[in-house]
Amino acid sequence: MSKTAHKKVINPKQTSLSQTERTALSDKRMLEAAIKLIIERGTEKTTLKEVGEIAGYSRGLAGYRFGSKQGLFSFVVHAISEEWLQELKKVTEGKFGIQAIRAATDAHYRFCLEAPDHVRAFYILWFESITPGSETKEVIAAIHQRRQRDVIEWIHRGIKTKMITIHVNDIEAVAAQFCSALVGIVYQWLVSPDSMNEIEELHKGLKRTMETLLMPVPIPELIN
Amino acid sequence: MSKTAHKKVINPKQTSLSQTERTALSDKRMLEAAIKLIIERGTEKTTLKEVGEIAGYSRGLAGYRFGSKQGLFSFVVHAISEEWLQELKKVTEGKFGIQAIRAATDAHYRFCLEAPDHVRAFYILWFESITPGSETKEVIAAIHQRRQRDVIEWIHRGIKTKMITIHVNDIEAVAAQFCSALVGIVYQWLVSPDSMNEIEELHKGLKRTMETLLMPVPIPELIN
DNA sequence: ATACACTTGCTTGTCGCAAACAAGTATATA
DNA sequence: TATATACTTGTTTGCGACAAGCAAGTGTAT
Repeated sequence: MSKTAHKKVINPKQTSLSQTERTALSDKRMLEAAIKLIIERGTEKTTLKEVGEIAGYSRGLAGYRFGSKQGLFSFVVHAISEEWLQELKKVTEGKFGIQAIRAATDAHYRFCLEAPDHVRAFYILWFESITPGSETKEVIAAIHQRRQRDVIEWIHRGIKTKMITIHVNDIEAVAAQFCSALVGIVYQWLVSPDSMNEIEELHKGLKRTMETLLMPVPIPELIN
Repeated sequence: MSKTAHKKVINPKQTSLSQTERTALSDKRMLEAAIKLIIERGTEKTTLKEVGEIAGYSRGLAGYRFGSKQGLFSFVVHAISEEWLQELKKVTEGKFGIQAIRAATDAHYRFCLEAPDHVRAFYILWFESITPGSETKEVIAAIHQRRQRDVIEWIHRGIKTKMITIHVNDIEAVAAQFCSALVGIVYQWLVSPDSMNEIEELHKGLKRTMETLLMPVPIPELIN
């Protein structure tokens, strides 16, 4: 039955796959292995050897594929941020002003609920990227800046439609505060993972704060 | 002049010191060496060997004294947080309500200006402490909680004197937001160290936000 | 005051282990 | 079949951890 003339048909790894499919598969497996190890033991005690072996390959593959441990982590950050950006794009489609900010905050909270492993691994790497000379630093700085740019854009468009009533000078500061606050919230979560309640509250609180900051006077006619 | 009958007078290390003085000295030297290395290269590339040698001792002393690399980092965190707590105590002495929060925020900004190396090293370790199984985690979680407790206390006392006008239910959330925001600000600073301006703005913005949150109806007399 | 036993600070030697890289094997593609 | 590409295996180097040893400080009895 299974013993055919074909060389090997036992295991997906040995099934005849194109080379690109093979790398895609091993990338995916190693990504999951890396996430698992990062959230279980942290980056320090995550070894390239184990990433390869848990993924079902040899001790050397992770090092070969990603060049270095830092290279692996850059790959992980990149992969997870892609997931998030797609989600973010979906939920803020066509929105702006406070509604976009609310939607983004909600999506962020939901992402923490639904893919906690990925989010946790992502932010562990995020926080560690501040270390001097980190290779993931650039990747993460870019993500961070992009976030702020999006928020600024949302606020700008909110002002144009008079939905938002703050002075133009404060926009950057408010956007920076928003992004800082999100980082701060995830920090809280990573420190005390069990209290999902508190995280929900912090997200809600952030939404309220943003509304307070962006619409100090709830009557749109007054400014600009 | 210097050649006396005393045994050794050449070098502080060789000067006759009590044993406690000797450890205090080597602790201090290794602390500075560690801070230097942490902010220059990050914790990953900081080696116990170099900490010992840069401090003027053998390759093994840091490992012996602190037990492990994590032990060294715990020591560093503890030492710097002591500095900070003393400063904080000084500037908030006798203050409460928004004035205490303002004073704490200002002191935090000033600390970043005046001892940037220490603050940077501290927060690098702070952010890395979220890693699973970190030994510094407990130390840092304690500091974090203490911060929040202080803020809650300030707000409570502010409410008693009617300086602050929010609902009692929101106190914890507001305190958590304040602490999160501080962490977020330092994160920003570590990512882009050069723009001290932005950091100043973020601190100012935080003060304003706290005032907005705590005194929805501003009382002009109390702001100074 | 001095000599001795004991404690503590510090150094050196060694082991295990992981990252990095080079060289080799197996599998796909042309 | 020849070549490119995915993957494995062998080797080097360097660090953390620990054990053993040395030297300098400290307490106590004479």
